[in-house]
Amino acid sequence: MMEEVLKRVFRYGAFRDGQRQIVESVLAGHDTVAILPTGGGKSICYQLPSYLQPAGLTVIVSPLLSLIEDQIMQIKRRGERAVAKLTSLESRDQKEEILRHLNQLRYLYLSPEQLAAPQIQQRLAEIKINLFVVDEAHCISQWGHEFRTDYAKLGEIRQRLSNPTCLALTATATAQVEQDIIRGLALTQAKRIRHSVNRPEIQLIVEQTEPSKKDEVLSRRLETVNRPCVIYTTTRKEAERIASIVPQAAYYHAGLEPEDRQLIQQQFLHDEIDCLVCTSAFGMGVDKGNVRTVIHYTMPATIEAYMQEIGRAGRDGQPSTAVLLYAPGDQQLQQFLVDKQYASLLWIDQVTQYRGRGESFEAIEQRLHLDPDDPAYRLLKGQLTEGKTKSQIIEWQEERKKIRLRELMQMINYIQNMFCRRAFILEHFDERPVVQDRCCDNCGTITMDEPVVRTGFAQLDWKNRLEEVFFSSRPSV
DNA sequence: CGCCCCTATTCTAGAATAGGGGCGGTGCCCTAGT
Repeated sequence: MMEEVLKRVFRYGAFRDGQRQIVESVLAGHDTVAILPTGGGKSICYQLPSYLQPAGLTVIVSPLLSLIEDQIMQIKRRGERAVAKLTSLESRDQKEEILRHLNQLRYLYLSPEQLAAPQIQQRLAEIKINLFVVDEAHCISQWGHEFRTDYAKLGEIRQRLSNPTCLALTATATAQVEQDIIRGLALTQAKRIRHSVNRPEIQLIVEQTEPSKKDEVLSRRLETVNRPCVIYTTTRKEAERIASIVPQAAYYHAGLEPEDRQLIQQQFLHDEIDCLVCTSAFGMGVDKGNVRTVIHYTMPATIEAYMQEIGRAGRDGQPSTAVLLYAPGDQQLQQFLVDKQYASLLWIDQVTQYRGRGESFEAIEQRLHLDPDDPAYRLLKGQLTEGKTKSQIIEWQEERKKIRLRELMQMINYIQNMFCRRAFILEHFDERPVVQDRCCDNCGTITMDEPVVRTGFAQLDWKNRLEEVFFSSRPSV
């Protein structure tokens, strides 16, 4: 039965690891949290059950508009037309049209922000929802607390929609993140289906250096690793700078125009660019099999994020390499970025004071010259709106900072750990260590990539290369 | 907090250094003023 649908609708001959188990769990009506490696065919898991159930809607909460577009395109391409989305890109009329015909739809995609709107909840409450899906569910843990707080409301909303069966999907989750997901979605008896987060095809390397030697170390690395290659940096400026000194590289970050972002991502996807220098903005939903190398010029804030980012290598299963460059002090910027997310004690003090006198937020913003778009201020505003007191907010912030600094410390521990790096990561995800070839630099089982033949620019030594860059400003995109 | 860039001050009167200030990630969302 399931196989028949898989073949007829999706044109696949067989299930991949874990897919069948997830579909069965969902069909049996179990709330399910599934950890499936990237490229493991997650969309089948929530798209297939619909064909084996009586009429009803599958609601999919997705973090990025581009991801929603991609998914809908794929669904339409296989001939299914009963699919729609609710995002800021739809006009009022279009939305009304979709909401009027919900019962004729098979799939509805939306952002957590749209789902937070009461009008949309009301309309969804009137129809039968077969399955409530949260794609990239680690966002609940990663973004739900501070950055996109509508992610934290999903549980309450789901319950208001008559508690439909829920499926949360992600590629990586520590016990802590899984707990955040289960709590965030208000799941009581969640069935947990875990595939190992290990990616045996990726060998793990950390290279420690001095801050002033980083460019040199990067350049030497680039001569021995294969492409396509992704280089992660923390700041936009650094992404642009490195793209300007690495031959054949382009940069990608959230400061680019949406059209440029899409263009560059497409070019990278189609092998027209073979080195992409980017911030954490790049990666989610990127389906490219042949990425051979992921280099971190600076470290990410958590091991979780690190796994997500290096996981973009080797999705075709071929040998790949992850290199993390570290110089003492690198963690300072990450530490700053954590702090920056929360309101200062001064702000909290002033804003609560004026609120206590009955002033509107608008008036307070003017008075204190606060930017209403500042994420830290918006977080504070949201918490005050929820009725939290000053001391509750301060206490919560301190707790959150502590958790996040602990995560950052674990990232440092990974870097300074003298034993097997893979074992360290697997332990972090509550998994047993494995023994394998091409493991990590500490195991001493690293293999060099085939030397890549380079011409011209790339063969110059580092000083010459800097001069070259200095005297010929070449656009990097 | 540490960096990078700009300006001001210095004695080497034009290049070197010290000090001040701004900057630093991730994405939804129809804001409000042309």
